[in-house]
Amino acid sequence: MVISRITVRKKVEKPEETEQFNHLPVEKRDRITEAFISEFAKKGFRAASMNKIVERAGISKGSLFNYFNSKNQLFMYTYKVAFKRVKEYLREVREETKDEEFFTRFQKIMEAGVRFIKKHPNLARIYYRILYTGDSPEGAAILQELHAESMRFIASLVERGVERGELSGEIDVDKTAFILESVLNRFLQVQHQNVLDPSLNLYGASSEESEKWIEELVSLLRNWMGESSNESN
Amino acid sequence: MVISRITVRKKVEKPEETEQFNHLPVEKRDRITEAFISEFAKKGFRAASMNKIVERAGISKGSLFNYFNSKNQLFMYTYKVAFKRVKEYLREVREETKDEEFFTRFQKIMEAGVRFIKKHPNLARIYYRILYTGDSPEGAAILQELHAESMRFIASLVERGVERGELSGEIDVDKTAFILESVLNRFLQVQHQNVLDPSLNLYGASSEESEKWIEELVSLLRNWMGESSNESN
DNA sequence: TCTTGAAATGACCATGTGGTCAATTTATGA
DNA sequence: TCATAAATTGACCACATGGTCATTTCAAGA
Repeated sequence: MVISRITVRKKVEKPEETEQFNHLPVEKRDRITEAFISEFAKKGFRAASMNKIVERAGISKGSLFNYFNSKNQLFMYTYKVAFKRVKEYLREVREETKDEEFFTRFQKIMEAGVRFIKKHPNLARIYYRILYTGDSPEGAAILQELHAESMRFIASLVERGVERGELSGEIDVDKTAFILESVLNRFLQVQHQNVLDPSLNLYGASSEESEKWIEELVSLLRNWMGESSNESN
Repeated sequence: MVISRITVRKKVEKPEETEQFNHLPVEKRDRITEAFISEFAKKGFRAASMNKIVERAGISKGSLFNYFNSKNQLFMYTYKVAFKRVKEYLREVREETKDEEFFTRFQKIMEAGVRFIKKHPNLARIYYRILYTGDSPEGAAILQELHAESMRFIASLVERGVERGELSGEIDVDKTAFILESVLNRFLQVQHQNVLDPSLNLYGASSEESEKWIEELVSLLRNWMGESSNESN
């Protein structure tokens, strides 16, 4: 494996906490975690401040550097936590809906996405910051991982739909997955901005309105991709 | 009009340069402009440094603060420049393609978008940073403006397609525009990340590959939205 | 209770920040 | 050439940063 530019200048830092962090009582660990997630969500990697993090966590700076070797490493750990949670959520909803009809499934995935964003606005924010700006140590590698994971997820749904005869066997899975992933991501990202600032009211911010949007978007996609495509074959 | 929180603390700063900036020779003004666009593109509003900007521009910090009253105001000016250029580009391509068939038009818009990104990577980067993170003074207002402008643009194309009989008259313009805008934005944003770092190679970074992707995406959308939809009516 | 190792602290370091302004330099017109 | 207004400078200010480490505090075990 080719050593990255980072390692040329500095020993590789794994996105891992020190064992001292794991020795902490759960309550304290959670309090510290909330503090750094919140700060990185709001400011992004570069503009976030270790001083602000320790203030909010109620610990000293020496302690924070005892638990994580550097700001760099702390952010990588934060990213890992955020991404792990996002993947778990997607995996759960995929599992829960695996026997449903493709478009019903897609609709439930969108709805689950909205719930995730409302439940974990800061994790979502970290995820979107990295996905859209690439601002992170190992940014390039992370972007590739995020895009690959996201496309694999949607492509697996499309393939399942084809298998079950709900989508045409002649469909271009890559492009179809790309379009669906675009819609899903765009919608969730916009809803996320609404959650951060309800005054934005992009495309209707209320729960009722977002549910209606989801239904209508899915209905339109069903109309385009579903029976009509089948009929024309 | 309700005074925003900003004005409670500080006089409203218009996103405008001082007259001293306009008095400068064009070459010097362009050099300074390049310096702050580059820094804001790379670092975002908060993490960008006025010290770095003046270093790159080859002027003193006092001068920069003579031309712009604050970092805040400089960024708002930068956003205005970027957004104005993006809108001009979109307006040009819309005008050039106004008599073409809807999907051909959409394809040309995607291609024009790729050209814009290659020609103005830093303007594109500023645009995407604000659009996806909201990190900007007056972030909420700007986000609403960007979303509204973007949706108006696509919706106007869809309406034109309906007028010309290229799209079904029963189409849901809002949702259709949303889906198309999602695909357009996602594709361009990914290509933009490829331009920033060709090693990413997301969905094929080369010109040939991105052209092929555009053709196939548009072909799929045509298949979904075009004749098939008409036939089913 | 005392010893010892582990955990925690926060002053310190070198460097950086946004913004100011007294002093200097430049350009223009008489 | 000289006077004057405009433009420019960069040291300075107060504050902030990431990271370090000598010192203090705490916890556990004998």
